[in-house]
Amino acid sequence: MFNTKSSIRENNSILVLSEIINRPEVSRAMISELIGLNKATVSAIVKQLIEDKYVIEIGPGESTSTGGRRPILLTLNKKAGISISFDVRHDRISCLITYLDGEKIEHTIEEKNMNKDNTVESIASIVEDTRDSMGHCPFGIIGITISIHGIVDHNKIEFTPYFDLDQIDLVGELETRLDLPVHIENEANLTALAEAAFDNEHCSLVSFSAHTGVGAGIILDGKLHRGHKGRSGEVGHTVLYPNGISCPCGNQGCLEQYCSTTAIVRRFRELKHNDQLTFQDLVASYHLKDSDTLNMILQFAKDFGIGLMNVIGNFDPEVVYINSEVLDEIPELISFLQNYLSMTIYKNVLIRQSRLGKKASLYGATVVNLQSYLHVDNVEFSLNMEKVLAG
Amino acid sequence: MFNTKSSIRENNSILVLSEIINRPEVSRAMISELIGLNKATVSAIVKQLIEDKYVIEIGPGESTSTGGRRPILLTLNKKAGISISFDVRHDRISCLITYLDGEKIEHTIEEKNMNKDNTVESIASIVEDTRDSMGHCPFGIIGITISIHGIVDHNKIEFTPYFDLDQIDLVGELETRLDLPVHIENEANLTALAEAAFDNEHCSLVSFSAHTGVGAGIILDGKLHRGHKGRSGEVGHTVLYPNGISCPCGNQGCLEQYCSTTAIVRRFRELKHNDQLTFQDLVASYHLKDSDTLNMILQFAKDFGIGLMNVIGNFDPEVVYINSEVLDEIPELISFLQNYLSMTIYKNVLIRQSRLGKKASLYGATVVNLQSYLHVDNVEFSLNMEKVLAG
DNA sequence: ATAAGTTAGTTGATTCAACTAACGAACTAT
DNA sequence: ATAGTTCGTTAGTTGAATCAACTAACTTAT
Repeated sequence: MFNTKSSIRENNSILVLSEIINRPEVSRAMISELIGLNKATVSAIVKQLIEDKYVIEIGPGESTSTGGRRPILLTLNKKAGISISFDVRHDRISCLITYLDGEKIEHTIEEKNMNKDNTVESIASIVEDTRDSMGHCPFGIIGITISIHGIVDHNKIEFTPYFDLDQIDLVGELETRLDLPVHIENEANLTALAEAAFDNEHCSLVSFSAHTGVGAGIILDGKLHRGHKGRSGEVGHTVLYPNGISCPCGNQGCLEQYCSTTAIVRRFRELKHNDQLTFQDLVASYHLKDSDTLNMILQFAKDFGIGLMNVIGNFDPEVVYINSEVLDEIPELISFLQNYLSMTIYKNVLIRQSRLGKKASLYGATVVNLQSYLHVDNVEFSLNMEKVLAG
Repeated sequence: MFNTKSSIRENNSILVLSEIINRPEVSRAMISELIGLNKATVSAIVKQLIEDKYVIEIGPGESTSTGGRRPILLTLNKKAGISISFDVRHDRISCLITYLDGEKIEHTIEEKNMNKDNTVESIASIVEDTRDSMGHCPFGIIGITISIHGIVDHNKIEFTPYFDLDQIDLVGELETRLDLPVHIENEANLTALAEAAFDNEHCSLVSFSAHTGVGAGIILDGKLHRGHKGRSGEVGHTVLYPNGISCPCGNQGCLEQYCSTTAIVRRFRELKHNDQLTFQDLVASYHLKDSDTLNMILQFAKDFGIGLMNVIGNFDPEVVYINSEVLDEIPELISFLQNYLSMTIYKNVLIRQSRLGKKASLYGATVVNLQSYLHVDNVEFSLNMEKVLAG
């Protein structure tokens, strides 16, 4: 709904800022070329962005071979504010503090049982400590985003398995105490946002996460698709085997019972008749080329492939990023899946392994903070990939 | 990407026109209230729309109980142009000619074998006859849209089962011959557009069609979601039963082998050991309360429910419209499905039977013609429901 | 019947943002 | 030195939305 004059400026400002964020250094002239706005208009917008501390000039660039005045290079004033991300699970809380380009300031993981009584205090004290210890910067803390393993709808927790976090008004309590914008989002959705922020080539992608549960995050036209009730991509409880294994959700044969790390460990235990075996034991058994284990992994791969194909059949994305410990530990699986998909009608869909691993949702949360602060809802801008992957 | 001054006017013109299309009669003052534009701006835009023949004044309306000048009611100049829609199947071609509000001018169905050699001629001659016989109107024929049973990507047929239409450049040949805008689109997608055009309450919906094949059309935020290669919603070849019935697509256990009308007829034939039985025989057997038939239908319903749930699990729409002869003939099935879904985590999703039946894709094609002519890609405006349902 | 109040739509002045064209600054190649 | 090129700014123009004040046309109370 762009209908006023000022909204046009706002919109164009975001376009200009996106270009500055996306490229490490860029000139006014280049921006004008890239987005088709007049040089004079770009100059005016950049002037405002510099005044508002979003952008800084970093000196002259190289002139072209044909001569001419050297450009003045611009870059995001990444230290103008900081973003804080949390990932809260039943058994741990991790926190990532970054500058505006995603460069890591601090990353902490604390193993402890999280519940409705200690979560607000844990998060708020970290934020307050950060606020106290950080030097002055123009925007301060731009926002807090919390990754939740569960169903989130309109910034409200609908359901968390494994713990009771769904019983409190997490956002409300934190916003009251901290007086900062607080967002919560489903972990798979955040992982998808992170993948999208690191992939400038594709604007429609699926991020398929399989850990204790299975979920997909969906990015369509550069935007996160949450669904009507925040449940889009909750594919863990779509049915893979009608009349199959019973699932705590009440149904039978849910995908989660076949493709999660939990599921493959359970099968491994059944196979070896030993309830104490862990995922590490499974990996060890695989490396010893135990034939029963290999067969089990093959069956897992087939089920995983069907699960993947079914998601692709629904969304028809350009690329699918898979985030799973099982694939990380058993590298052949990715090419098995690529082969499987190449035999279907979805041979053109790219299947890739996530490069972000367990920190994906934290970086996704950073993206949410940025999007919210800049009032954009698409991932046209990216985090600084080198900085993030280095950290 | 709205960044010029004229685009703001263009955008606001579409907003105003959408309001005029959506409501049978509306005044300038009401439009100003509805979309928040200044009265003066609305007046200027409406003046242009009237000049360009999109809109006509239809006289004064009632003044309110508190008095005041009576409004001048506006309405879409529906007879300013006509839309032509085709539905081409291997054994029939149907054509729908309408005014701009969807009001039927003519609807014809011809049973004949369609193929790559006669399709262009069949379509072109109908269009040429229409052009010759119609009186003068400002826009003339605004466009041709053809519903295709198969995969369509970027206005190109990728694959048609049952016949060889995928071997010609249908759009190119018709555009050359007719010198009119020609569009093609997958049947399930068009059905979804039609459902969306008739449903002003929900902006995210899935239309689930099960006939010879199974497919879904997806509307997200009022826009058709086609996917990267036009295959979004091609759920007929997602897997319902791993290692299940072999499918011509090369895979096993595809949804289409369980939920299509073809599939239930095949099962009925197997059940009765009679290859000649038809869908009508099945319906008759159901009305006779044949217990084997009832059990078979129950199994069909369960499979259908799982298929439906899996699509919902991916997209999380507000409402699902089902278009299937089986449901039309066996009315209890819809409540069975509603019950089934109400026991899952998707209890809030509305499950509805399509009110459009076999003409759905033709009306969807009309929507495409309108969207294309008006340069919009959302279904913020609707067809005139009473007129369409009456026809 | 008249006056007061209300709503619809138009007009003219103003504001805002993008555009154009021209220019100075700063460079390269000859 | 000079011509050509590119970057960024400046001054003036244009298009579109806004606001305030207006006319038009109606209802209701007196």
